Amino acid sequence: MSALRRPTDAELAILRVLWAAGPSTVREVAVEMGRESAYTTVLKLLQIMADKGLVRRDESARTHVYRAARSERATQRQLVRDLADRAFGGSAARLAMQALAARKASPEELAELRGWLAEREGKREEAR
Amino acid sequence: MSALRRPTDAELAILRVLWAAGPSTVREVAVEMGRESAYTTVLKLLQIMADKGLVRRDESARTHVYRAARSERATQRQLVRDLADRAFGGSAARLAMQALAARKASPEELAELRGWLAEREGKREEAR
DNA sequence: CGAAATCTGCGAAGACCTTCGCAGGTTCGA
DNA sequence: TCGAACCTGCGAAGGTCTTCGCAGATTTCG
Repeated sequence: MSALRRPTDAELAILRVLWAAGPSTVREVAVEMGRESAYTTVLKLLQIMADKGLVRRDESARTHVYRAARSERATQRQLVRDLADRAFGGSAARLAMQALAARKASPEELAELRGWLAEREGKREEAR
Repeated sequence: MSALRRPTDAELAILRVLWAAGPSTVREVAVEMGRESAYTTVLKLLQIMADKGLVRRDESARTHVYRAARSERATQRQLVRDLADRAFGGSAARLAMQALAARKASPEELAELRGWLAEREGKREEAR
């Protein structure tokens, strides 16, 4: 039973693997992460993450299978909200603008963003 | 001389004060942060931050004066880039969209964002 | 069968992070 | 003047994070 904290760097790296590959064994995750960290390191992390509730463990088979407890989407939101609070006075919009300024976005992404804003605009019109 | 790391939570809290108030003494920062942390805690943090290069220290007077070494803007960019890499596959645009989805933006902010995108569009036209 | 491979849990080391008390020196004010 | 107030540096405690070796149990395979 632990408070809601944001995942640490190492935890996030593991979550990324789980989101991409789906439920996985320790070995699968370890292999996917390359030879950067030893098998037991990944195991330990996953055990800790299970305690924290970041991942669920299926122990029905001898070789346990882990899966992310929260979706990538939800975790991203949490992280974004957290960063907005810590460094942008709580303003997600300012965070968004800094994000776009900080790194070039592809034309596709910009188009998607415009579409998103346009839709948003539409909803505001509707709401009148 | 230490590598470029992102500021920790406590460090960021102090940087926020320095950005808002400008160069300040330890006491000024401590007061501004309320009674949450003891004077010596703030002092220690500032000393560590000076070592790390996060703040500059003016020791000409007996009571030292600290100021942020990097602008709020630059730090925000760094943090955003870091988060994009760790949780958004490096895509700042996806981070931006999650940010807007994660927390309601004020109409003003949305307008500003649209303006920003429009300007961006203009530049792309120009570049042809 | 029996050695090799594989798995989990345990414990510990080392690197931060954050907190703060205390000591020793300087400045201020009654 | 001289005690109170204030300043900095020191060091240490307690927490988290990340790493990994080792032990013991189970499975695999030649």
